[in-house]
Amino acid sequence: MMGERKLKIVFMGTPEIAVTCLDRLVREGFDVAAVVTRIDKPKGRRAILTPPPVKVYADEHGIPVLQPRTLRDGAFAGWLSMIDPDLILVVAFGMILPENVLAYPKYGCINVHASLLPKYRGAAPMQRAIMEGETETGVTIMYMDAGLDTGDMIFARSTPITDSDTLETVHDRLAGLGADLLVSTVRTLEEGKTLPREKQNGDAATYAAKIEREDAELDFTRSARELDRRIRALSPIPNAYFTMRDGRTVKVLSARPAEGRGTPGTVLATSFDGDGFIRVACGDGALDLTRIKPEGKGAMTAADYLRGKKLAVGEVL
RNA sequence: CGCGGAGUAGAGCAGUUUGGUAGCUCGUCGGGCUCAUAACCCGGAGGUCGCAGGUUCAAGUCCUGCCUCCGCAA
Repeated sequence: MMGERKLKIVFMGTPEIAVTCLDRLVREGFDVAAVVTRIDKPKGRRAILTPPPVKVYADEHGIPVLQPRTLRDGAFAGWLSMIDPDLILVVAFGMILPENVLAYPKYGCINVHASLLPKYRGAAPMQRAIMEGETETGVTIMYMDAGLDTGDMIFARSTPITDSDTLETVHDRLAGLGADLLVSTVRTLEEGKTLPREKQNGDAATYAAKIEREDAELDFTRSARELDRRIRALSPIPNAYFTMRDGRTVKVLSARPAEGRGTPGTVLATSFDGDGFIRVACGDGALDLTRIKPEGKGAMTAADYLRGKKLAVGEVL
Protein backbone atom coordinates (compact mmCIF):
# COMPACT_ATOMS: atom_id res chain seq x y z
CA MET A 1 0.00 0.00 0.00
CA MET A 2 1.05 3.51 -0.58
CA GLY A 3 2.44 5.55 2.24
CA GLU A 4 3.05 2.54 4.41
CA ARG A 5 6.22 2.40 6.32
CA LYS A 6 7.58 -0.43 8.40
CA LEU A 7 8.47 0.84 11.85
CA LYS A 8 11.40 -0.61 13.69
CA ILE A 9 10.14 -1.59 17.13
CA VAL A 10 11.84 -2.28 20.43
CA PHE A 11 9.56 -4.17 22.81
CA MET A 12 9.99 -3.89 26.57
CA GLY A 13 8.12 -6.21 28.92
CA THR A 14 8.51 -8.96 31.46
CA PRO A 15 5.59 -11.23 32.52
CA GLU A 16 2.97 -13.27 30.69
CA ILE A 17 0.73 -10.39 29.79
CA ALA A 18 3.66 -8.88 27.91
CA VAL A 19 4.21 -12.15 26.08
CA THR A 20 0.62 -12.09 24.85
CA CYS A 21 1.18 -8.67 23.34
CA LEU A 22 4.60 -9.47 21.94
CA ASP A 23 3.32 -12.66 20.38
CA ARG A 24 0.52 -10.79 18.63
CA LEU A 25 2.96 -8.21 17.26
CA VAL A 26 5.19 -10.95 15.92
CA ARG A 27 2.29 -12.85 14.37
CA GLU A 28 1.02 -9.68 12.72
CA GLY A 29 4.39 -9.35 11.07
CA PHE A 30 5.60 -6.17 12.70
CA ASP A 31 9.32 -5.49 12.81
CA VAL A 32 10.26 -6.27 16.40
CA ALA A 33 13.98 -5.63 16.18
CA ALA A 34 14.81 -6.36 19.79
CA VAL A 35 13.32 -7.08 23.18
CA VAL A 36 14.31 -5.61 26.51
CA THR A 37 13.33 -7.44 29.66
CA ARG A 38 14.41 -7.65 33.26
CA ILE A 39 17.34 -9.71 34.43
CA ASP A 40 16.77 -13.30 35.50
CA LYS A 41 15.83 -13.47 39.13
CA PRO A 42 16.09 -16.19 41.75
CA LYS A 43 12.81 -18.03 42.17
CA GLY A 44 11.63 -20.84 44.38
CA ARG A 45 13.18 -22.58 47.35
CA ARG A 46 16.52 -23.27 45.77
CA ALA A 47 16.70 -19.71 44.47
CA ILE A 48 17.03 -20.98 40.92
CA LEU A 49 17.75 -18.23 38.43
CA THR A 50 14.66 -17.99 36.26
CA PRO A 51 14.35 -15.96 33.05
CA PRO A 52 11.22 -13.81 32.63
CA PRO A 53 8.54 -15.18 30.26
CA VAL A 54 9.34 -12.51 27.68
CA LYS A 55 12.95 -13.66 27.48
CA VAL A 56 11.87 -17.26 26.99
CA TYR A 57 9.53 -16.20 24.20
CA ALA A 58 12.11 -14.01 22.49
CA ASP A 59 14.71 -16.77 22.58
CA GLU A 60 12.28 -19.21 21.05
CA HIS A 61 11.54 -16.79 18.23
CA GLY A 62 15.06 -15.68 17.54
CA ILE A 63 14.54 -12.10 18.65
CA PRO A 64 17.60 -10.41 20.20
CA VAL A 65 17.15 -9.88 23.94
CA LEU A 66 18.77 -7.36 26.22
CA GLN A 67 18.53 -7.66 30.00
CA PRO A 68 20.08 -4.46 31.32
CA ARG A 69 20.69 -4.01 35.01
CA THR A 70 19.94 -0.33 34.53
CA LEU A 71 18.65 1.91 31.75
CA ARG A 72 20.46 4.91 33.12
CA ASP A 73 23.95 4.34 31.81
CA GLY A 74 25.86 4.93 28.63
CA ALA A 75 25.81 1.27 27.77
CA PHE A 76 22.06 1.22 27.37
CA ALA A 77 22.00 4.54 25.55
CA GLY A 78 24.61 3.20 23.18
CA TRP A 79 22.70 0.00 22.58
CA LEU A 80 19.54 2.00 21.88
CA SER A 81 21.18 4.19 19.25
CA MET A 82 22.69 1.11 17.67
CA ILE A 83 19.27 -0.50 17.28
CA ASP A 84 17.81 2.90 16.48
CA PRO A 85 14.09 2.06 16.91
CA ASP A 86 11.30 4.20 15.50
CA LEU A 87 9.00 3.14 18.30
CA ILE A 88 9.26 1.62 21.76
CA LEU A 89 6.37 -0.47 23.07
CA VAL A 90 6.19 -1.16 26.79
CA VAL A 91 3.96 -3.74 28.50
CA ALA A 92 4.40 -4.52 32.20
CA PHE A 93 8.12 -3.93 32.01
CA GLY A 94 8.86 -3.19 35.62
CA MET A 95 11.58 -0.60 35.10
CA ILE A 96 11.35 3.18 34.86
CA LEU A 97 12.37 4.62 31.50
CA PRO A 98 14.70 7.59 31.88
CA GLU A 99 14.16 10.80 29.91
CA ASN A 100 16.73 10.08 27.25
CA VAL A 101 15.03 6.79 26.42
CA LEU A 102 11.54 8.31 26.42
CA ALA A 103 12.75 10.97 24.02
CA TYR A 104 14.62 8.69 21.66
CA PRO A 105 12.10 7.11 19.27
CA LYS A 106 10.57 9.32 16.62
CA TYR A 107 7.15 7.80 17.26
CA GLY A 108 7.50 7.80 21.00
CA CYS A 109 7.20 5.26 23.77
CA ILE A 110 3.79 3.66 23.96
CA ASN A 111 2.55 1.70 26.97
CA VAL A 112 -0.25 -0.80 27.54
CA HIS A 113 -1.77 -0.42 30.99
CA ALA A 114 -4.32 -2.83 32.48
CA SER A 115 -6.86 -0.34 33.75
CA LEU A 116 -9.11 2.42 32.51
CA LEU A 117 -6.84 5.36 33.20
CA PRO A 118 -6.62 7.59 35.08
CA LYS A 119 -7.95 5.06 37.56
CA TYR A 120 -5.63 2.41 38.95
CA ARG A 121 -2.30 3.76 37.88
CA GLY A 122 0.57 1.65 39.16
CA ALA A 123 1.71 -1.89 39.73
CA ALA A 124 -1.41 -3.95 40.46
CA PRO A 125 -4.35 -2.44 38.57
CA MET A 126 -6.25 -5.67 37.96
CA GLN A 127 -5.99 -6.93 41.53
CA ARG A 128 -7.01 -3.58 43.00
CA ALA A 129 -9.94 -3.17 40.64
CA ILE A 130 -11.38 -6.54 41.59
CA MET A 131 -10.67 -5.97 45.27
CA GLU A 132 -12.41 -2.61 45.25
CA GLY A 133 -15.53 -4.14 43.75
CA GLU A 134 -15.34 -2.33 40.42
CA THR A 135 -17.92 -3.58 37.94
CA GLU A 136 -15.73 -2.82 34.99
CA THR A 137 -12.10 -2.34 34.10
CA GLY A 138 -10.13 -2.31 30.90
CA VAL A 139 -6.92 -1.52 29.12
CA THR A 140 -5.50 1.82 28.06
CA ILE A 141 -2.86 2.49 25.43
CA MET A 142 -0.94 5.66 26.17
CA TYR A 143 2.10 7.72 25.39
CA MET A 144 4.59 7.41 28.19
CA ASP A 145 5.91 10.44 30.01
CA ALA A 146 8.11 10.91 33.05
CA GLY A 147 5.30 10.19 35.53
CA LEU A 148 3.90 6.86 36.63
CA ASP A 149 1.19 5.94 34.12
CA THR A 150 0.38 9.62 33.64
CA GLY A 151 0.85 9.94 29.90
CA ASP A 152 -1.67 10.96 27.26
CA MET A 153 -4.19 8.29 26.36
CA ILE A 154 -4.50 6.89 22.85
CA PHE A 155 -7.04 4.08 22.96
CA ALA A 156 -8.98 2.37 25.73
CA ARG A 157 -11.33 -0.54 25.87
CA SER A 158 -13.40 -1.78 28.78
CA THR A 159 -14.61 -5.14 30.01
CA PRO A 160 -17.04 -5.94 32.82
CA ILE A 161 -15.93 -7.57 36.07
CA THR A 162 -18.44 -10.18 37.19
CA ASP A 163 -18.95 -11.85 40.55
CA SER A 164 -17.17 -14.92 39.30
CA ASP A 165 -14.16 -13.19 37.79
CA THR A 166 -10.75 -13.84 39.26
CA LEU A 167 -7.40 -12.25 38.63
CA GLU A 168 -6.77 -15.04 36.15
CA THR A 169 -9.88 -14.48 34.04
CA VAL A 170 -9.56 -10.71 34.07
CA HIS A 171 -5.87 -10.91 33.28
CA ASP A 172 -6.45 -13.15 30.28
CA ARG A 173 -9.21 -10.97 28.94
CA LEU A 174 -7.22 -7.77 29.34
CA ALA A 175 -4.15 -9.35 27.78
CA GLY A 176 -6.21 -10.09 24.69
CA LEU A 177 -7.76 -6.64 24.55
CA GLY A 178 -4.37 -5.02 25.12
CA ALA A 179 -2.84 -6.99 22.29
CA ASP A 180 -5.71 -6.03 19.97
CA LEU A 181 -5.35 -2.35 20.76
CA LEU A 182 -1.59 -2.45 20.47
CA VAL A 183 -1.84 -3.93 17.00
CA SER A 184 -4.31 -1.20 15.95
CA THR A 185 -2.00 1.39 17.37
CA VAL A 186 1.07 0.30 15.48
CA ARG A 187 -0.92 -0.31 12.33
CA THR A 188 -2.30 3.22 12.47
CA LEU A 189 1.19 4.61 12.78
CA GLU A 190 2.49 2.52 9.91
CA GLU A 191 -0.34 3.81 7.76
CA GLY A 192 1.04 7.25 8.41
CA LYS A 193 -1.98 8.38 10.39
CA THR A 194 -1.98 10.34 13.61
CA LEU A 195 -3.08 8.70 16.83
CA PRO A 196 -5.72 10.18 19.07
CA ARG A 197 -4.26 11.85 22.11
CA GLU A 198 -6.12 12.78 25.25
CA LYS A 199 -4.77 14.13 28.49
CA GLN A 200 -5.59 12.29 31.68
CA ASN A 201 -7.73 13.98 34.28
CA GLY A 202 -5.28 13.91 37.15
CA ASP A 203 -7.98 14.75 39.70
CA ALA A 204 -9.72 11.45 38.97
CA ALA A 205 -6.55 9.40 39.28
CA THR A 206 -6.20 6.56 41.76
CA TYR A 207 -3.19 4.47 42.55
CA ALA A 208 -3.06 0.67 42.50
CA ALA A 209 -0.27 -0.21 44.89
CA LYS A 210 1.72 -3.37 44.51
CA ILE A 211 0.23 -6.34 46.38
CA GLU A 212 2.00 -6.92 49.68
CA ARG A 213 1.65 -9.91 51.96
CA GLU A 214 -0.66 -7.96 54.22
CA ASP A 215 -3.03 -7.42 51.29
CA ALA A 216 -3.49 -11.17 51.03
CA GLU A 217 -4.54 -11.67 54.64
CA LEU A 218 -8.22 -12.40 55.24
CA ASP A 219 -9.73 -10.58 58.21
CA PHE A 220 -13.01 -12.29 59.05
CA THR A 221 -14.34 -9.20 60.79
CA ARG A 222 -14.76 -7.70 57.35
CA SER A 223 -17.78 -8.39 55.18
CA ALA A 224 -18.14 -11.64 53.29
CA ARG A 225 -18.50 -9.74 50.03
CA GLU A 226 -15.27 -7.92 50.57
CA LEU A 227 -13.39 -11.09 51.49
CA ASP A 228 -14.82 -12.86 48.45
CA ARG A 229 -13.47 -10.09 46.23
CA ARG A 230 -10.09 -10.26 47.88
CA ILE A 231 -9.91 -14.01 47.32
CA ARG A 232 -10.81 -13.63 43.65
CA ALA A 233 -8.46 -10.68 43.17
CA LEU A 234 -5.52 -12.76 44.35
CA SER A 235 -6.35 -16.03 42.63
CA PRO A 236 -4.36 -17.91 41.45
CA ILE A 237 -1.37 -15.82 42.60
CA PRO A 238 -0.51 -15.29 45.40
CA ASN A 239 -3.86 -16.35 46.93
CA ALA A 240 -5.52 -14.90 50.01
CA TYR A 241 -4.92 -16.67 53.30
CA PHE A 242 -5.86 -16.71 56.96
CA THR A 243 -4.01 -17.93 60.00
CA MET A 244 -5.41 -20.61 62.27
CA ARG A 245 -5.11 -20.73 66.03
CA ASP A 246 -2.08 -22.99 65.85
CA GLY A 247 -0.29 -20.37 63.79
CA ARG A 248 -0.53 -22.32 60.58
CA THR A 249 -1.60 -20.62 57.45
CA VAL A 250 -4.39 -21.67 55.09
CA LYS A 251 -4.69 -20.30 51.59
CA VAL A 252 -8.19 -19.94 50.23
CA LEU A 253 -8.22 -20.88 46.57
CA SER A 254 -11.93 -20.44 46.09
CA ALA A 255 -14.94 -19.48 48.15
CA ARG A 256 -18.35 -17.92 47.78
CA PRO A 257 -20.49 -15.66 49.97
CA ALA A 258 -23.24 -17.40 51.92
CA GLU A 259 -26.04 -16.72 54.34
CA GLY A 260 -25.26 -16.91 58.02
CA ARG A 261 -24.08 -14.93 60.96
CA GLY A 262 -21.93 -15.42 64.02
CA THR A 263 -18.77 -14.35 65.72
CA PRO A 264 -16.30 -13.59 62.91
CA GLY A 265 -14.05 -16.56 62.25
CA THR A 266 -16.45 -19.14 63.66
CA VAL A 267 -17.23 -22.26 61.66
CA LEU A 268 -20.99 -22.19 61.16
CA ALA A 269 -21.43 -25.34 59.12
CA THR A 270 -19.62 -27.90 57.04
CA SER A 271 -20.66 -29.99 54.08
CA PHE A 272 -19.32 -32.97 52.17
CA ASP A 273 -21.66 -32.48 49.26
CA GLY A 274 -19.62 -32.31 46.06
CA ASP A 275 -16.46 -30.36 46.84
CA GLY A 276 -18.04 -29.56 50.18
CA PHE A 277 -17.62 -26.31 52.06
CA ILE A 278 -16.61 -24.82 55.36
CA ARG A 279 -18.93 -21.96 56.26
CA VAL A 280 -17.13 -19.27 58.21
CA ALA A 281 -18.89 -16.34 59.86
CA CYS A 282 -17.68 -12.92 58.74
CA GLY A 283 -18.30 -9.38 59.97
CA ASP A 284 -21.27 -9.30 57.63
CA GLY A 285 -22.61 -12.57 56.29
CA ALA A 286 -20.60 -15.73 55.88
CA LEU A 287 -18.19 -17.28 53.45
CA ASP A 288 -18.21 -20.85 52.16
CA LEU A 289 -14.63 -21.96 51.66
CA THR A 290 -14.63 -24.57 48.91
CA ARG A 291 -11.01 -25.09 47.90
CA ILE A 292 -8.11 -24.50 50.22
CA LYS A 293 -4.42 -25.15 50.64
CA PRO A 294 -3.22 -25.70 54.20
CA GLU A 295 0.36 -24.70 54.92
CA GLY A 296 2.74 -27.44 53.83
CA LYS A 297 0.03 -29.30 51.95
CA GLY A 298 -1.30 -29.37 48.45
CA ALA A 299 -4.53 -27.86 47.21
CA MET A 300 -7.65 -29.73 48.25
CA THR A 301 -11.42 -29.40 48.35
CA ALA A 302 -13.16 -28.49 51.59
CA ALA A 303 -14.61 -32.00 51.66
CA ASP A 304 -11.16 -33.55 51.49
CA TYR A 305 -9.93 -31.27 54.23
CA LEU A 306 -12.85 -32.23 56.45
CA ARG A 307 -12.21 -35.94 55.86
CA GLY A 308 -8.78 -35.67 57.42
CA LYS A 309 -9.39 -33.01 60.02
CA LYS A 310 -12.29 -32.91 62.40
CA LEU A 311 -13.92 -29.52 62.42
CA ALA A 312 -16.79 -28.79 64.75
CA VAL A 313 -18.23 -25.37 65.29
CA GLY A 314 -15.15 -23.87 66.87
CA GLU A 315 -13.31 -20.74 65.95
CA VAL A 316 -10.78 -20.50 63.20
CA LEU A 317 -8.82 -17.30 63.23
C1' C B 1 24.21 -25.67 51.90
C1' G B 2 18.42 -19.61 53.62
C1' C B 3 14.05 -21.33 57.39
C1' G B 4 10.03 -24.78 57.99
C1' G B 5 6.02 -28.61 56.84
C1' A B 6 5.03 -33.23 54.22
C1' G B 7 5.30 -38.16 51.26
C1' U B 8 1.02 -44.61 54.63
C1' A B 9 -5.23 -48.01 49.65
C1' G B 10 -8.34 -43.79 44.39
C1' A B 11 -8.90 -38.92 48.13
C1' G B 12 -7.94 -36.61 52.97
C1' C B 13 -5.56 -38.12 57.50
C1' A B 14 -3.82 -41.09 62.21
C1' G B 15 -0.02 -44.35 63.63
C1' U B 16 6.64 -42.92 64.30
C1' U B 17 8.00 -40.32 70.98
C1' U B 18 7.91 -45.99 74.03
C1' G B 19 10.20 -51.12 67.08
C1' G B 20 6.06 -56.49 67.80
C1' U B 21 -0.04 -58.93 62.63
C1' A B 22 -1.77 -51.73 58.50
C1' G B 23 -5.88 -48.05 61.20
C1' C B 24 -9.76 -43.75 60.60
C1' U B 25 -13.24 -40.73 57.55
C1' C B 26 -14.65 -41.05 52.46
C1' G B 27 -14.78 -43.19 47.64
C1' U B 28 -15.28 -47.90 45.03
C1' C B 29 -17.58 -53.09 44.20
C1' G B 30 -21.66 -56.58 45.90
C1' G B 31 -26.24 -57.11 48.93
C1' G B 32 -30.25 -54.91 51.97
C1' C B 33 -33.31 -50.76 53.58
C1' U B 34 -35.63 -45.45 53.41
C1' C B 35 -40.53 -40.24 51.56
C1' A B 36 -35.94 -38.12 52.89
C1' U B 37 -30.10 -36.98 54.53
C1' A B 38 -22.45 -35.73 53.74
C1' A B 39 -28.40 -41.17 54.30
C1' C B 40 -28.32 -45.88 57.04
C1' C B 41 -27.16 -51.41 57.80
C1' C B 42 -24.27 -55.91 56.11
C1' G B 43 -20.20 -57.80 53.26
C1' G B 44 -15.76 -57.40 49.88
C1' A B 45 -11.61 -55.59 47.01
C1' G B 46 -7.71 -52.32 47.19
C1' G B 47 -0.86 -50.75 50.60
C1' U B 48 6.62 -53.12 47.84
C1' C B 49 4.10 -47.27 54.36
C1' G B 50 8.55 -41.85 48.42
C1' C B 51 13.53 -44.53 46.88
C1' A B 52 18.19 -47.03 48.41
C1' G B 53 21.18 -48.94 52.07
C1' G B 54 22.06 -50.00 57.42
C1' U B 55 20.89 -51.66 62.74
C1' U B 56 17.66 -55.69 64.73
C1' C B 57 14.96 -62.05 66.07
C1' A B 58 11.63 -58.18 64.19
C1' A B 59 11.42 -51.51 61.00
C1' G B 60 5.78 -47.38 58.69
C1' U B 61 8.46 -46.68 63.47
C1' C B 62 15.57 -46.23 64.83
C1' C B 63 20.38 -44.61 61.69
C1' U B 64 22.62 -42.79 56.83
C1' G B 65 22.13 -41.04 51.86
C1' C B 66 18.89 -39.55 47.90
C1' C B 67 14.20 -38.04 45.21
C1' U B 68 9.57 -35.40 45.04
C1' C B 69 5.60 -31.94 46.76
C1' C B 70 4.19 -27.62 49.70
C1' G B 71 4.51 -22.85 53.00
C1' C B 72 7.85 -18.69 54.33
C1' A B 73 11.93 -15.76 52.93
C1' A B 74 14.56 -13.65 48.66
